[in-house]
Amino acid sequence: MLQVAVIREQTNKVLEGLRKRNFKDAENLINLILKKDALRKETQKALDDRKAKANADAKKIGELIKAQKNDEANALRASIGEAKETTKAMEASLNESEKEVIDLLYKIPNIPHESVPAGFGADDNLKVYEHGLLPQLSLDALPHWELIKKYDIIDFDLGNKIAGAGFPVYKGKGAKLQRALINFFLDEAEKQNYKEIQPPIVVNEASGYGTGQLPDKEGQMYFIQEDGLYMIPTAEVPITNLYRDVILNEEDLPVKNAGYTPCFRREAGSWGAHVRGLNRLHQFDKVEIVQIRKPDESYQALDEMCAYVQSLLEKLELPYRKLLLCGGDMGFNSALTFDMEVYAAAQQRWLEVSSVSNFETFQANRLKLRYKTKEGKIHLLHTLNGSALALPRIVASILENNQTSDGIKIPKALIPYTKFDIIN
RNA sequence: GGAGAGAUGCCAGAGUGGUUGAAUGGGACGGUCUCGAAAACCGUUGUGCGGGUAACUGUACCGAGGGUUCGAAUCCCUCUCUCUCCGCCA
Repeated sequence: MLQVAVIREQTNKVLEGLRKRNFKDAENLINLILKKDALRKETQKALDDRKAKANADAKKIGELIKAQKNDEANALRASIGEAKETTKAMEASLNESEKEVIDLLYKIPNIPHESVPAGFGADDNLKVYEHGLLPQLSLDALPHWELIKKYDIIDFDLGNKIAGAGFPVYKGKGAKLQRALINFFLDEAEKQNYKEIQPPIVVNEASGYGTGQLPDKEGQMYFIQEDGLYMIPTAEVPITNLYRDVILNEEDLPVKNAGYTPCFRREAGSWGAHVRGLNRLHQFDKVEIVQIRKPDESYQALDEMCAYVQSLLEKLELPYRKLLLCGGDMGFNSALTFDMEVYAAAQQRWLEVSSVSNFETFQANRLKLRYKTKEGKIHLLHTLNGSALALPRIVASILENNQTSDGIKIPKALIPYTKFDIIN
């Protein structure tokens, strides 16, 4: 959520940013917010004045009663009666104004960083880096959804039987590979001074609002009606919400957390072509890294996080490319996002395995996540997060890229974790 | 699931209707003292939204939301959470 003050003081910059996102009707919405907020201020000023008088009167009545001047006290008391109704009405209208402003603010996406290219969709994203040679497979190479059957390591039919489509069952070496990847990613994160966090995989409504899943994106999350809990779509949600309503001391920064969780996504409406096998699931595993930074350090942190994610892909010997997302393809909350895509050689497709973003103050403003400087000043912080990494598509490319006539070779870096070097 | 108790500032903990944003203690920070430290003593120790260049100032906030009252941390209602005991149980 943007700050009203930013919209008020940098209106043109905000409008320009929204244009880059191809955000429709920005001007009207922004003007409406400014108008509603001006009304809010005006109402508050009038209400505060009124309350100041009421407080003074109440004090006076107390003093009069103490001084045994009951007649005067009663006279004053009688004069107040009608004013209360008006005050109550003003309070209601203030509440309404505040709510209207917030509801409008929820509709405005984050302002893109100046380096974000204009564009409408995935085709306009900018490839900023590519690493590794694309494997040349033999003609009889199989896509991963065939390989998992051939070696009996992941079973979609069984998942379908006990849960539904998009909930695979990992078996034998398939299960061990999952566990190996999770441990590998967590160990690597620890080497980079990320603190390991194991959060709940359900969150309450306030947390959904904190990181921006709510309102509007509730359709993407599984919801447990009985208890009002949402199953997390990513560890970003619980780990970032740890810092909701928190004022950190400057010396506590930076915060670097990493956590493994399963992630749950309803993916309503996005089912169709190109989602075979592991390409898109309702439940998948992911290690997420989250950083909380002072504003002047956040872009340096974003670079560090990208470099770290890239180092993981290099250790896994997967060819990848790094994309700078264009305004039209960026997430609602993000100011700047890099996607990492690995190449799945049998499908001959690039698969997104990581998305690394700087949200600047957009989440922090909702979360009320701030820090106090040594001088005692309070400022919003910047939040960042990235996948490091999401498992299924990594598994898909390992399976496809490393298939040989003898079986599937495990990347060297993973063997200490899998304790086998081939799936056959 | 049943019964009871509770929720106050960074922490502990007073406060049952009237200048209480909140006693007291601890912690932290600053100062005096000291070669330095400890001890002792003195001081500081909110957040949001307004107004003001600023000093400062108005208002709200004692789990959340309502209500009673001229006036609520204090009384009433609803909700949430925590603790204790019992039951169940990985």
